[in-house]
Amino acid sequence: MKRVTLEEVARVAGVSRATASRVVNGASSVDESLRHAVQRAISSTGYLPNIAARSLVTRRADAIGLLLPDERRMDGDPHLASVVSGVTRVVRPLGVHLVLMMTGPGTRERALSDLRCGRLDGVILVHTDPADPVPGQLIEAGLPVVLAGRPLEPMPITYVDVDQTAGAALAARRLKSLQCNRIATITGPQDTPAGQDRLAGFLAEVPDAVVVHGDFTRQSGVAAMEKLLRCCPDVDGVFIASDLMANGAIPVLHRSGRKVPDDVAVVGFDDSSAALTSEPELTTVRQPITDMAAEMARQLLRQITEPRSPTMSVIFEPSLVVRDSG
Amino acid sequence: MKRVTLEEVARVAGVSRATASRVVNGASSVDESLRHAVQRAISSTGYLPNIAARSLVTRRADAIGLLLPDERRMDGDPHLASVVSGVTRVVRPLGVHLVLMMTGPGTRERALSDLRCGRLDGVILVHTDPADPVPGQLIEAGLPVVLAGRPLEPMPITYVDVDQTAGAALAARRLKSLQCNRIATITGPQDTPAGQDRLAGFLAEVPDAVVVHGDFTRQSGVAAMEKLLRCCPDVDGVFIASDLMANGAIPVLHRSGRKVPDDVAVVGFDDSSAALTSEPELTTVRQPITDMAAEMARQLLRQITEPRSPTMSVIFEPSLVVRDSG
DNA sequence: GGACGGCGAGAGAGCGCTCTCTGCGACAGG
DNA sequence: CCTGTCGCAGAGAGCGCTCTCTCGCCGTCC
Repeated sequence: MKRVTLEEVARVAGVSRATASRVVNGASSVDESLRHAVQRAISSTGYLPNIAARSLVTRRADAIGLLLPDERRMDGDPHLASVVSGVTRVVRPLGVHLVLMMTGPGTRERALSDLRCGRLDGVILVHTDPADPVPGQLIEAGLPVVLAGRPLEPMPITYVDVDQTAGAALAARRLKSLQCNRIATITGPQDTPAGQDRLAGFLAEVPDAVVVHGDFTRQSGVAAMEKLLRCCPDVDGVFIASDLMANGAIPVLHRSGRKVPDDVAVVGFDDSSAALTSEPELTTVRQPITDMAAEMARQLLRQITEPRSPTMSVIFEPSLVVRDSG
Repeated sequence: MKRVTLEEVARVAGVSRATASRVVNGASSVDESLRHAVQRAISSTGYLPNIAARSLVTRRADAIGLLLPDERRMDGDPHLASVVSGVTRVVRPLGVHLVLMMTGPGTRERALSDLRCGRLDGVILVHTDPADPVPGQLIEAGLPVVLAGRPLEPMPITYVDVDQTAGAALAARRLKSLQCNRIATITGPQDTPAGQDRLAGFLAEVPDAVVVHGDFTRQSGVAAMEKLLRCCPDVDGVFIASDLMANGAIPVLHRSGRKVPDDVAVVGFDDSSAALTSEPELTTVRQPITDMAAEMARQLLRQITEPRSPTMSVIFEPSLVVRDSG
């Protein structure tokens, strides 16, 4: 069970270590016969390159980090699997590892030092707290970083997002086309870009909409809907800024004796799994999470391989998924 | 923006590289004054050890892999965040990285070679396909590995699981205490240990229960409940072997005009987020996923640090979470 | 007083790899 | 025929760290 080194491969193939290395790394200028000899030696010895040794000289870790909020904030977040899946799709064929880090005491600092000491080549930041100084430090240090979602304050950083405003407009037009007269919205938290944009996009289409605030959680969906029914009992169409909130809100409608969508049409946002567990299934605005995650990975890898490439952001178009709720 | 090396720290502190290394790694036998000098040098230079170099000589990657089934099978799986969170809790304080790998073509082989070439110190396998040869290869090679859940075939491998049988019994006794007379169960897939054990544990308590098969998915919960109502319309208590299936099954009950729990009591299994998105909220058997994940991490780390330690498995006790459905 | 033991610091040999630089042979051009 | 050029393989110098081995120093015991 001893390790096979390049040295040994070279010896078996009867070439120098340098030539063996050239073959392993697919360098062009190696004679065909030697190349074959080396390849045979590799498979006969079962050689696997030692990543640490390679990494020591190339100064690449071939690993990127995915920084997530902690479990509480991820709770019931149906995105995680999709995000991981999208990133994986891009990253795996290149042999790059995906390192997961959940926010906890000191995580972001740890990520920073992992980056600085060459253990990570770059990071993707998800659900970043606007007050968090780490993204700023990262770009200042010129380290590769991509944000999931537009930052609250404009900053010279690459991010990938869906056009939240356009998505909300999609929802608004759906409710209008359903001939709803008394239209309301339950918003997300107004200290986040997504929360702000979804409200703004909706109000642009339905300026006289009734607005009740939520914070994207199921819990807040329940509370907001109760409040809405109290202050506006004749509501017949509502845009709820996250599926999770809609999931909490719909039973409130049912308990009040209203039928969805006959009495009140409901449109959500996210097309998360919560949209399918609602009764009736939710009409919602879809964000292509997996594709967005893949794009984040691509952007990050680009930054890593071309350190001086321009920072640019990518905005995906949302689409409306029509189901039974509105 | 040049890197600081140990060499430089040593120079600044006026000691040898060896001594600086001893301080960094907390070795005991260093004079207090020198130790302080080195620590000052470290913070004044902003030194961070290069992991690749260390890893090259220690032959430890300080990284473990988490092998997951692909997105399709994870779909709506509410566990992922909890698992990651539990593993993270154990692993982070030790500076060990968590590398996520979603099953795709060649993933498991890639994981195997990552292990062999020293890029990963060990792996946690989740939702392993019973036919998968990789776990066998891993233990054969003596590589550190822990399974989430009992393997289908007994094998000398460390795993962490909840007592599925006891959990099903808990559900059974709950339904009996509710005075249900006509009791049924919707099972998980019978080619998985969890599916088998939950059925067996339930039947041990309610031998005459009506049995309808599902496969843990929401979809199958819908179908199974429809079938159940057809063949056994007077059912008044049902144990559904996953919350996700229950989530699909409850609306079927509602549509048939039955009230939950008044006409039919429902008990699920998992205490996943699906239990909260059901209407009414689900009474369910709880598995302490986060704690189990933490234990998996601990077991894996033990195997890594003590290669010849005995293989042992850990079984957690389930508990019943009583909510509104039964 | 000399030999010995123990403790703590330094020297230096790698770990396995990449990559530059050198050298050698073949070929073309003057 | 000699020099210049080019292509390709080998030699060897690190990359930054750990860890063994050696050595010097001091205290102790005979």
